[in-house]
Amino acid sequence: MADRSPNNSVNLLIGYFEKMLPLTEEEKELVASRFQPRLYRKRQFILQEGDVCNVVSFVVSGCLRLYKVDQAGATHIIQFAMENWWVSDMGSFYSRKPSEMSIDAIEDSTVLQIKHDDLLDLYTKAPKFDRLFRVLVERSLVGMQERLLQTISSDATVRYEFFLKQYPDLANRIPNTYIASFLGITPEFLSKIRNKRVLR
Amino acid sequence: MADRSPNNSVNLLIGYFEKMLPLTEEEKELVASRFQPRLYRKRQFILQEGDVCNVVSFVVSGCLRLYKVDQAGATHIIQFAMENWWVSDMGSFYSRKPSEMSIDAIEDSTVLQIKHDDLLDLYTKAPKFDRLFRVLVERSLVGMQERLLQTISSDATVRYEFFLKQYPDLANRIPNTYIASFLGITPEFLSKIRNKRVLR
DNA sequence: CGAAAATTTGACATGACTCAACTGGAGTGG
DNA sequence: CCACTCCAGTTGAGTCATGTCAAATTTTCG
Repeated sequence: MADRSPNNSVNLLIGYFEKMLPLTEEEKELVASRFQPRLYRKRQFILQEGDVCNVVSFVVSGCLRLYKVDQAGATHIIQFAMENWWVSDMGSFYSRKPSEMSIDAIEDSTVLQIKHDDLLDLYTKAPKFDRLFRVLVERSLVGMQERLLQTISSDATVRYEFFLKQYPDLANRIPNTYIASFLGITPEFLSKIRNKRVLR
Repeated sequence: MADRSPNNSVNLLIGYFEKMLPLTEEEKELVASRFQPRLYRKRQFILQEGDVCNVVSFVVSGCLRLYKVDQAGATHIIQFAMENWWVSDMGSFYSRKPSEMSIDAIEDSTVLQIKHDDLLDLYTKAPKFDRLFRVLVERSLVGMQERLLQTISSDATVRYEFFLKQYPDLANRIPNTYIASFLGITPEFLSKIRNKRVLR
């Protein structure tokens, strides 16, 4: 099993990159020098609403969520970020404007973070990362399109089944409230869907 | 006004790129040699379900839609692509697998297209395009996140108002059926929303 | 002008939300 | 180990949002 301790986590990230494109020694050193490991305890914030999002986080272990709290106080989860996922508020990160979203840890989590200026610097020093991140963002976009399609075309029952298929383990790790908030339904309604489900 | 005739449309694209990053003469020539102008008449297909998506299209004039037809025969519009927008089924384009989506022209449209292999070649010959497309895809992803958030957090009336604000002109150019299919509601229900709206 | 498509309208059915009450663990402190 | 609290989850009644279907009306376009 991969060593997910903070000390060796950068090697994990380097291995992750190299599954896409091999890196030179210099590029590996750049990654090692720019990405900082950090531990977040359950319920700690990586980003709070109103702050400018200044880092991009790569999840080594644990799970984060990116979400927005609306005027009525309801939270809407835009993304779960588990092992080997990336998370940030990209809008705030690049515009340098205060974020309307928050990111916090659902479980104790280890992440590797890169600051805004360091990432721009990384892009300039090693254009290979332009390509790596282009590909990563393209994949995210494809996933996001699929989720949007689901959301506008299927009812909540179908969306829930799809969620279980797509994140089989996550369903046991997080409260159902979060799943409801990810699917865009109330916890009560999700409970009713689950209830009907076991009858079959 | 910009010259949107097919013959000069490549200059439009080059200008578009240069608003983000200046290009060298060689890079301009690469763009001019790889992108082909093409006219689509209203209702013509750029991509049909079951085909592999082999091109990325930049819309010079007109409007395209990217959509999926579900098992029940209902169409769900994932994206409208107007002047200066990009469209393709990125999933199919990179995986080389048959697409489950379609792209067609809502109006007579002029586009600039680049083929799969030419785009990969462009990335390799001029890494600046890795960066350009990284930034473009990042912007798309931010927009997509916002739309997803809207969809899971707001009711159809709010979503429609938001649509009108975001695409003020489009609402007069396309049938309401398309707008409904973009918002994830039935045309009948959209009609009722519009009806209530004029009363105020 | 005439046919086909888009839009509207109404009656009814279903999906999904609200609110409040209840249930059942998982800590926590004595 | 027990009593307590707290929070997630469940359940039910009533309500609102949205879908379905069919018919009428308007618009578009050949």
